[in-house]
Amino acid sequence: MSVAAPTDLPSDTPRLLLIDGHSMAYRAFFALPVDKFATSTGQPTNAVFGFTSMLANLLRDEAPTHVAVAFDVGRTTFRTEQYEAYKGTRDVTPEPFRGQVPIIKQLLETLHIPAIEKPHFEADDILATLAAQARAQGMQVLICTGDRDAFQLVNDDVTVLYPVKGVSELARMTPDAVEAKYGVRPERYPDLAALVGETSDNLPGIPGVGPKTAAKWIGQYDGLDGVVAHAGDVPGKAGEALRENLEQVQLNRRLNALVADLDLPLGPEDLAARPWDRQELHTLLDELEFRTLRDRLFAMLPDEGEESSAAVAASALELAVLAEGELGAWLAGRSTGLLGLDVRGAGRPAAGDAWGVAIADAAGQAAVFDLAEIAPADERALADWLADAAAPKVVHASKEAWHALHGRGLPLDGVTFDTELAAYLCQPDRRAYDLSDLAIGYLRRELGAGDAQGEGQGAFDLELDRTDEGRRAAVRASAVRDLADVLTAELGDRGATALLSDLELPLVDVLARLEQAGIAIDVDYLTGLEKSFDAQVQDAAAEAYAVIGREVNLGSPKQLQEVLFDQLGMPKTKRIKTGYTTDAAALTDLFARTQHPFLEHLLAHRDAIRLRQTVEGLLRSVGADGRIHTTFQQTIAATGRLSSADPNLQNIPMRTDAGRQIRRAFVVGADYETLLTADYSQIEMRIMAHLSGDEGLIEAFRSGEDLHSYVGSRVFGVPTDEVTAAQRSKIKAMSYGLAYGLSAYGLSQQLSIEVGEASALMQDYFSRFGGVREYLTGVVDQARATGYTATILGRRRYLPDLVSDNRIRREAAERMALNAPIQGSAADLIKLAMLGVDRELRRRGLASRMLLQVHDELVLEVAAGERTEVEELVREQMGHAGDGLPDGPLSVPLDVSVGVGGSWHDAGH
DNA sequence: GATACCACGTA
DNA sequence: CGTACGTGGTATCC
Repeated sequence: MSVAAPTDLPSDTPRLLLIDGHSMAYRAFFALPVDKFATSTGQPTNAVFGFTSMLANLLRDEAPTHVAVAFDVGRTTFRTEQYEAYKGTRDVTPEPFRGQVPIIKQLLETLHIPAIEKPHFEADDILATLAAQARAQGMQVLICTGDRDAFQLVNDDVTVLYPVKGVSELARMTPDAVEAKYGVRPERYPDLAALVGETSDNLPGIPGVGPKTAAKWIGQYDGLDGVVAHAGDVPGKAGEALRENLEQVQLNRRLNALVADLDLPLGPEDLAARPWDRQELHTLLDELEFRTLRDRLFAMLPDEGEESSAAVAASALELAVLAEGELGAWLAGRSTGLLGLDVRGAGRPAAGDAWGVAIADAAGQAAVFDLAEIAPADERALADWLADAAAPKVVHASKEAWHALHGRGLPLDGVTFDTELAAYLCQPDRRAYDLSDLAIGYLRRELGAGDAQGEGQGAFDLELDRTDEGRRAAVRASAVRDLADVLTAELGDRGATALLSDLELPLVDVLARLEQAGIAIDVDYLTGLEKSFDAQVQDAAAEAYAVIGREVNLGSPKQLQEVLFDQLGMPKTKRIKTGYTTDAAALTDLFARTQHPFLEHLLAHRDAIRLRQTVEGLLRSVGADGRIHTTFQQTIAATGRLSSADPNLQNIPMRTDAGRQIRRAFVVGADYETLLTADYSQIEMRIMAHLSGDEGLIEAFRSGEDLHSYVGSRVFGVPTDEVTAAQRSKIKAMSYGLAYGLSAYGLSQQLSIEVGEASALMQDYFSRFGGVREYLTGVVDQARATGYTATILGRRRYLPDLVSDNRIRREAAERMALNAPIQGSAADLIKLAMLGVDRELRRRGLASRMLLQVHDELVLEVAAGERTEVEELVREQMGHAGDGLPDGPLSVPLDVSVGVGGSWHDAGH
C-alpha cells in the first residue's frame, strides 16, 4: 500500500502524516500493560507495540504519501527558559518507557520514515513548522498528537488526530470538531487554553473558569487580546479572578503558541514515503517478538506471498446489487452452502434491536440490507431464511445476534457455527475474541476501522449502505464465513469439534431464552431493603466517627491505614502493594487482638455498604417488564464455566442472614406458580472422585453418608458418627482446598492452626485417599507434557506457564492445572444438564422454563400444575448428565437437591 | 476520563 | 502461599 508504493494511490493531493512520537509513545505506554509486553529477555515493549500498531493503522486508513515523526529532545526548551515550572509537574519518565523510544526510532528507520528533532524546541513546534510548509505546497496534513496545543494548527487543510482512548481510537479534529467541542475556532483554541490552564504543562488557569466561560469571553471580546483589554469590564467573581491572573494568562498564551518557522533539515518534499527495508524490519520484529504486528504490517504490502492472497480474497468481496424482491432468489441460489451472517444492532437481552444485516457466501458474494428500509418481500425472504433450521449459518457471537434479531421479531435458527465460541474453545484463556483480531490471527486479514467494538454498534445508514457501514458489515460477514473453515480445522486439531456442535452451540439458544425470560423482582420489597441497609450504613459510620473523633472516608483503604496504623497505632497487617491490608480477615484478626470498637463499627459499615450497593445495582437493572435480564457470558471463564454480567446474578449473597434477605426479592412471575431451585451436592468433590478413581472417595459417595464425616472418620480413625463438628469443618476446608492447589500454609491460615498441624492433616488425608494424591500430581505432570489439561468432555485449557522459569508463574499455572479439569468438568456437566432440561421441557410442551444458572444450581420458573413433573424431569436430567460421557459414565452418583418457593430465598435449601 | 488497585460477593 | 468470575469504590495517571 501507500508507504511502499505511493504510485498506487489516487494521485490527486499529496497527504502528509505528521506524528508526535514522544506523545503517542507515552500514551501507548500507559494504554498497554507493561508486564504483558516484554520480550523473553525482559525488554519492555508495550510502548513500541502500541506506537507501531497505531502507525500501521494510520498508514492503512489514511494512506499518506508523505510521513514524518517528530521527537522532543531533552527537557529544556525555550519554554522552560521562559517559565521554569513549565511541565514541572511531570514525573520522571518511567524507566521501562525510556528505553523504548530508541527502539521506536530504530523501527522508523527500517520503515524509512524520518524522525525529526530540534534541540530547544518541542515536537509540536516541528509539526507546526512542517504543517505550515506543507500547506503552502498544497498538501493535506494530518497531525497525530496527544497534545491539545496542536488544535491551534487545525484548518481546512490540517486535521489533528487526537487519541481519545489509548492509541487505538483517534478523534478527527477538524475546524468544526474543535468548535463543537470547545466553542471556539481552532485559531482561538490557545486563547481558551491560556484562560483555562493546562495541568499537564503545569500552566495554571483562572480558578473557576472552565472552557464554557472562557469560550464565552473569547466570543464576546473577539479573542484573548480583547478579553485582556476589557478585563475591567468582566463582571462577577470570574471577572475578579481574571484580573488577578492576567499575568499568568498572558504567560500561558506566550508558552502555548507553537513556533511555525523553525529551520529544519528536512522539508515536506523530503518526507515522501519510501519502500521499507524489509530485511531490517524482519530482524527488528524478530528481536521484539512481535508476531501479529508483523502480519499486520506486511499484510499492507502488495506482492508479499501469502499475505497478499488474503488481501486479494478480502478485496474480492463483491456486494450484490439486488433489486427489490430479489433476496429470496439470491438466498435460494446459495441454499446448500454455509453462509456468513453479520447483524448490526444492539444485542442486549429483552432490549435488542437490529438495523442491518449482511450475508456472505464462501465465494465472497455478499448481500446487505438496511432493516428500516427493506422491501416487504425481501423481509419475508430474510425472515424465512433466518428462521430456517436447515439453512446453515455462521455467526460471530450468535447469542447477541439472536437478541438483536429477536428485538425485530426475527427468530434465528440454523446457526451451525459460531466463530467466537470456536475461538474460545481453541484459546480459552483469551480475554476477548473481537472478530477483527480473529481475522488477523487466523486469516491474516484486516477488516478495517470501525469494527473494533465488535457487535453491532455502528449506525446503519441507507445512504451509506453500499459504501461505509454496509460494506463493513459485508466484510465482517465474509470474514466470519471464511473463519468458519479455518476454525473448523483448528477445532478438529484440538479435539473440540463435538464440544462446539453438541454442547456450546445448542446452549446458545437455551441461554438466549434464559436471558430473554429474566427473573421477576419485587421492587417494593427491594426498595425497603435498600432503606434499611442505608440506615445501617449511616449508623455504623456515625459510631465509627465517634470512636476516632473525626470523619474519614471509610471506603478508602488509604485513609483507613492512616487511622489504624498511625492514629490508633495498631499492629501492622499483611503487606500489599499500597501498604497494609484492611480486608475483613485482617480487621477481624485485629479486633480479636485489640478489642478496639472502631474495628467493629468499620466491619459493620463494610457489610452494610456492600449490601446496599448490591441492592442498588439490582434496582438499577430492573427492566420495564419488572424483571432482571442478566447476560450469561459463554466465552469468559477459561475453565468452561459461564459467567453472569449486567448484572451479575451469580454472586447474590447467600452466606449471611442479612445477605440472604436479598434473595427474597427474586420472585416468581405473575403467570407462574413457583420458583424451583435444583443444585448438585458437592459436584466438584464427586468429579475429583471420578477423575482420581480413588476407591475410598468413590465409596464415600456410593455409601450415601455425609461426605465430610465419612472422610473425617477415615482421616481421624473414628466412627463416622463420632466425627466432631470441628473435625468435619477441617476436613471440608481441606477437601475443597485440594481442588485449588491449597498449600499447608494456606490451610493453616484458613483454619487458624499451626502449619505443622495442617501439614499433618494433609498427610493423614493422603494416606487414606492415596488415589487423590496420585491424581493431583499426575494431572500436573500430564499437563506439563502435553501443554494442556482436559475435562471429561475434552475441553482443553492450555497452560504454557507450566514450564516457565519464573517460579511464581509456574506454581500459579500448576494450581490452575489442578483446578481446571475439576471446575471445567463440573461446568461441562451442568451445561449438559441444561440442554437435557430444556429439551425435556419443550418435548413435553411444558410452560415452565429455566431462568438462571449459578455454576452448580439451576433456577426455574414453574407454571401452574407442572411442579411435580418439572421436579421429576430436572432431577432426572441433572442426575444423569454424566451417563453419556465419551469415556463412559461417571463412577459416582450425582446427587441433586430440589427446593420450591415463591422467592429464590424460599426455594433455596 | 481512563486505568489500577482494593475489597468482596458467589461457586 | 487456593481456583473461577463481576462490580463498585477510591486513588492516580495522563
